[in-house]
Amino acid sequence: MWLAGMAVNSTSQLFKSLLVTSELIDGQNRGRLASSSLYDICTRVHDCILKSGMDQNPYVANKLMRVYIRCGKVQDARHVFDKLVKKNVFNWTTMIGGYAEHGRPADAIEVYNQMRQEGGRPNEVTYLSILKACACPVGLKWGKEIHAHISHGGFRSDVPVQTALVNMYAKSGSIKDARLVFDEMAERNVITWNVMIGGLAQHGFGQEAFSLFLQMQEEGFVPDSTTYLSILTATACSSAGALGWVKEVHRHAVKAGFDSDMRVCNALVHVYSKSGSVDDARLVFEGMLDRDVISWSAMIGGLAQNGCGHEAFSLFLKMQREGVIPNVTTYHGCGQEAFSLFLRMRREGVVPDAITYMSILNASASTGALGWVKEVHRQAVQAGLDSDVRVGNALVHMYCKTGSISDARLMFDGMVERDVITWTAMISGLAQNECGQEAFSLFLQMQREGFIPVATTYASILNVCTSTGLAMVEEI
DNA sequence: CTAGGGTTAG
Repeated sequence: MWLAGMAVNSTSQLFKSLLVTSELIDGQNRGRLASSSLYDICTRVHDCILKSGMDQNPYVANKLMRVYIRCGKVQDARHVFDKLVKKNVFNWTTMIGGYAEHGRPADAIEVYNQMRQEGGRPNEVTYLSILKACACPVGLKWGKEIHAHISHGGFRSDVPVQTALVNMYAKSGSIKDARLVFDEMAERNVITWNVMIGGLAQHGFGQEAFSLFLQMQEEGFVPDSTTYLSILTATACSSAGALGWVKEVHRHAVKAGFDSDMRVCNALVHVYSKSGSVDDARLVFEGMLDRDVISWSAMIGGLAQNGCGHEAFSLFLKMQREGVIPNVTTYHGCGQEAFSLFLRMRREGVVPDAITYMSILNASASTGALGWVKEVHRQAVQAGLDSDVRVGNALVHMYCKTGSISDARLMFDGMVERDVITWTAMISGLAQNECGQEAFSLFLQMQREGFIPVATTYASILNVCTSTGLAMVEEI
């Protein structure tokens, strides 16, 4: 702020402003200023740089580019970059890194290729940046080319570059190539192990990730919190038989003192729920000293998915009493909680137990589940999360499940964004509530609007057809 | 002087 009003007209002041600005963004002050005011400062400093002609100084230009990138203004950085007549390796690398940070592999590759055409020599940092940009499915074809450049360019024994290669292959879906590079490495560090373990975990190879977790320790490496966060992912732990090694990883984490690490505990809560042990999840959750919205959401979602609807809802209320504000994920978890609860009610029939159950959820036994749904809905609106398509879907589904088809339709009609799940939820809700005609016209409408029905959509609409005659079946 | 590999909920 003070910078914005400051007279910046001498070269030394210019440098000072630029450095202060970049420190503001890079250093510990980050976040204390709104990015809009940082951007404002940056453009003012930029103006002065242009007036003094310092924009052709590669060092100054690089600082300026960094600040723009940190403000999220990659296009402005690109403008500075393009105007720069003589670019050094820092400028090229910064530009590539900027695109990498903002998930723009095609632009990063364009700059990288331009660099090579103009005779620029990428160094290890350039490779780290371009590999980061290519660490996504669309980046694989480019990533392979860069792999060849790296092998020819003499970076075969550079641990960070090779680690970045492993990461690139893992993130772009080619886990086999990732493992190949990993196995070929003569030297590795903790990050290398974390990348490989995380890659296997993300691809659902939990058992393999776990054996690497043991192997790294045999080789003298000490797992850090990232190791635990990498291995304890839902995809790695939801397969049958995962619970055994998850508990083993948990024991290691406790022994190493990571049981006081909130993020590790969050991952444990989630993963225990996913591997079917809600009791272990609850134990971890209860033992936590600090909890954030992720902790609460993980626990609520875990309870919900394991048929502990009542507990999930009371935890949802408790979370808010403790001042933690639910986000989209929390509501999503609640939606699932409601589903499983109501599905369970249906399975069990209307037994007094279920009504008693609902009366705990809601003060009024007569409104039962619907009141509960409305309460969640009200809070979602209050939080401004009802416009989220996932929350909307959950609410449509919940209203249908509680038999309030009019509320479901109201929700459905009011949604600004719908996906195939929205349509299917509404159609099956109508179908199950004997509104076959309405379900069918919605089925036609969804296709007019360009949505392609999925198997569940057909299942719902075919159910309608069996009860209302065959005329519709022919149309389908 | 400047660029920098890995990170939990859905």
